[in-house]
Amino acid sequence: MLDLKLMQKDPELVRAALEKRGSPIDVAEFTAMDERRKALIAEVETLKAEKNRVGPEIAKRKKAGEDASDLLERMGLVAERTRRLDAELSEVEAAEKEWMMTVPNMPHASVPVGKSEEDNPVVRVWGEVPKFDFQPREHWDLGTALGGLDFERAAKLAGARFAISFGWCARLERALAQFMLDTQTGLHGYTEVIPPYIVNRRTMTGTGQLPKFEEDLFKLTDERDFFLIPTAEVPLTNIYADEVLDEAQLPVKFCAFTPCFRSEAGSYGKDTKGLIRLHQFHKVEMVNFAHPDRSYEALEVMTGAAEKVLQLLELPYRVITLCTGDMGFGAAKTYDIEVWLPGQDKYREISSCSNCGDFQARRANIRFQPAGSKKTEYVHTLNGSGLAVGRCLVAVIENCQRADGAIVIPQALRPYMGGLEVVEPK
RNA sequence: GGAGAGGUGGCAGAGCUCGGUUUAAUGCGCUGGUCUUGAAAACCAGAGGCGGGGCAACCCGUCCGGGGGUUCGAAUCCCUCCCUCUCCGCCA
Repeated sequence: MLDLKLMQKDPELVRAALEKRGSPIDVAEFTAMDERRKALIAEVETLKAEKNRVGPEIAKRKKAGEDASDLLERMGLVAERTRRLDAELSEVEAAEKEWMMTVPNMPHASVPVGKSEEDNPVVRVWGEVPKFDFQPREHWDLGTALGGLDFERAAKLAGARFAISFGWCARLERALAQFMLDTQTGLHGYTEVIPPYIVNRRTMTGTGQLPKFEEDLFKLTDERDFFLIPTAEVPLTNIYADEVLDEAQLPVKFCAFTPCFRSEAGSYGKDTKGLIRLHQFHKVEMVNFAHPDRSYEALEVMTGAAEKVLQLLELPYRVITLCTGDMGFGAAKTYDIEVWLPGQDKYREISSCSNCGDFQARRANIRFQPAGSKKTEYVHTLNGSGLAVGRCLVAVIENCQRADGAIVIPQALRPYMGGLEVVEPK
């Protein structure tokens, strides 16, 4: 959520910032609501102040056995009017809050202005794109041929956009997950967390999935307001909801390996084959709670932590900055890491690292107390994939394939694979 | 799933029976001060969040788990939801 004060003080600045990301807002609509709210508050509070003054007088008279019917009659009218105005005030407040909650974050000044993914500049490229003396195959083809992947039976069990892994492939996915967790906890100082995979509405609202994107989520309709997490960013970021951290605690760095569930409504026809876009996938997620002065620095470091995994696996990739028009709802700045996929002959997203500034912290009410200060401030929250496990599995299969259809396990993963070096065709 | 108890300010904990000098007692902790070589102790004073108004010192409203209701007036009465604890049952 944006700062209400800023919205009141300089709505034009907010409007201009959001225009850059293609999210127009109606300033007049907001101003009308805000002014109506203030007018109602002024009137309601005048009435309540009178109530508070007269109340003790009624009590005093009753105690003394005196008649108070004149005051009672008058206060009856005041109460009636207060009820009506209070009801209207609640409506206006709810509408204004809802309005604020559906406004996306403002892009940071350093974010390049652009309309779509076409306009995302490449920041750096790492590794050599491998040259094959044969036609490289796609992962669903290779994986299925080696008996590791089965999409048909997955469709029987659950439907489209699901997969089953068997044997070496299941183990490889587990190895990747463990390798990523070990890297983030061992090399980069992250604390490993196992959070709930099901969360409530409040939590989904804190990170920005709700109220605007409910159709992207899986909801447990028979239960209370329960949702399956679309990313561990949601439970990890909300861990400190409604809490005040000590300045000395910052930065707090959590990572978690979790399943992620996405309805993929609206992505019909996109990536219908393979592991790229599933309803259920695994991801290692990193979340930082950072001091506002150091959050953009932290974003660079976090992106580097995600890159490190690909470097150790020797998978070529590039980093791009999302332009203003391509950023997610809560982000102020985002780097995407795209890994090279020979089967598809292109780079595909494998990680997204964002600084959300105080946008989520304000929604979830996550603050810190600067040393020696009585006041609290909102922390800055960052999140990034470190990495998407399923897509990394795709990258390993496609980049490490041999002409005979075998897959050569990357050196770094072999200890996690019981020493296995090559997955041989039968 | 069954039965019972409870959610009050940073923490502990009264108030709820009988709604109105409670602007939520008291203790601890916290901040400033006095005293002291320093610290402790003692004593004095102060202190919250959110919102509205004012140039300002300030003033007002609101907050006793969330929401709703009764009433001139609710921490207190009623309804509802959530959470915690104890006992029983079941269970990886």
